[in-house]
Amino acid sequence: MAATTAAIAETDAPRRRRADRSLPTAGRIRRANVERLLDAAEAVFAEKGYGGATTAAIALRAGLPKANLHYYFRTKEQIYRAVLDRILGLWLAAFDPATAGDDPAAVLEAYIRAKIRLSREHPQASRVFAREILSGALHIRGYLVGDLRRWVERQSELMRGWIERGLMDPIDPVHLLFVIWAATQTYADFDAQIRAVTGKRAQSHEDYTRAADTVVQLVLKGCGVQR
Amino acid sequence: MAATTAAIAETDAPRRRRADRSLPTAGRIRRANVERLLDAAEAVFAEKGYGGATTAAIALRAGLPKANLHYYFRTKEQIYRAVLDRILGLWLAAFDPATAGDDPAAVLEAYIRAKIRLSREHPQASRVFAREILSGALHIRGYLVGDLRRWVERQSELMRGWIERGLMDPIDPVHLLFVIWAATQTYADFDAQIRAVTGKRAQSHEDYTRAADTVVQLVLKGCGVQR
DNA sequence: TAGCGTCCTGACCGGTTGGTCAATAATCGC
DNA sequence: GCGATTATTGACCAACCGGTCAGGACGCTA
Repeated sequence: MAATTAAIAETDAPRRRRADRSLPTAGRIRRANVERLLDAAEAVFAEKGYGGATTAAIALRAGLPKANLHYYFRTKEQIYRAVLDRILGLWLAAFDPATAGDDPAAVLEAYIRAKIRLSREHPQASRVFAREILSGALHIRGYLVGDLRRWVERQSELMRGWIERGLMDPIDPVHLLFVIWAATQTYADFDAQIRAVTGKRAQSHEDYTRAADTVVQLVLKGCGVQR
Repeated sequence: MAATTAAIAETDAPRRRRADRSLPTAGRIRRANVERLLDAAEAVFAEKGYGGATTAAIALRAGLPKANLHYYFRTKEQIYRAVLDRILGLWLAAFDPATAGDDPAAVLEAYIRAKIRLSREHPQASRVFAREILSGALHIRGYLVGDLRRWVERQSELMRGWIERGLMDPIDPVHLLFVIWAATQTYADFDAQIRAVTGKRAQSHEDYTRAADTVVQLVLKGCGVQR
């Protein structure tokens, strides 16, 4: 779950009377409020960015007084890290399924569709992640140079194997992954542009399906894997 | 140039003594300082976002006192709009060249390479643009539903013609454009992620060339146009 | 129902922010 | 070189922001 730093709100009691006292059962009220706050924070960070977000706005959106937010998360930075942690958990879960198997088309298609589903189901998470990278990815550098980099290397190895066996055109696997990430996340991150250009008020379920179809078609044929 | 609203700094004297007095020649000092401020603002907005940017930081980066910034741009909002205007001018200029012609491969390849060159030469502009869309694109909605939308419709018409004449696979032209935009801009916007994953300190000229090659290869073969 | 830990929150605070202003200096047209 | 415009800037201000705190409310367990 917690990829870089622990989500402090869940391990740190309000203000521990004694040095270390493990929370007994981490009360249900706490759990519920923390979740409401994280949801609200994700939405506000997605829309306004870290600098533009205010703890007051987050608390308001969560339906709690600002002081209550600061009871669970001591600082704005802390709730931001907790939001990022939750997002990385989501991302990692989506990465795992695609591993070995000698069917490039199936693996690539499944991965692309999973990523687009993520864009549709968690657009705000995607936007917070995008903003974090735009800001230099300081908070998630550990994840990027650790888990993610290893995942990319493994996946690249796999693809190079496919290429050697003639199952796939010679194409730079790393750049292929960058393109797939970009093409799938754009449906969450650049939603406003897509809506403006297409004249739709919102992307429908069919729009996402058509997007996935297009990306799958483009990538599979583009790197010459048989369906 | 000014796509949505006029860059006010260039038409609005310090505090006009009388209602409207057109600036005589818009002095060279003004022009130079405005440009320095826009450069600095673009960098700060790209790195920190609108909410995270401060007029003090922009002025500092431009090497001017904050009060001097507010002499040329009355509000933070105003300098932000001016930065966006400059970016849209850049974007529009890059859009134009690709028009008619019956060689899909040449048109697509030229467009992709032009977009990637833009990512390399103006990464900060790209990031400001990305952040604006993430924030809902409120300031550039006019551009998106106007110029850009018309451009997309024209380009889609062209592609549909190619498809009918069998020069290109049947593929949704609008989604194809979204994918091209995403795949090319990712090299500017997600630079931090790319550097972290590849372990490089900076993307080199060759990296960009390889990126362009990969995207071109993927798109051309992916939608079945002959090179 | 007593007692204790958890939860809640209005009021408050120092620092920062966007923006103003009046006084001064530089530049320009003539 | 002289008046008028344009440019410069330190000092200042009200609003807002993140964060604190004291003290009371609530919810468990025995």
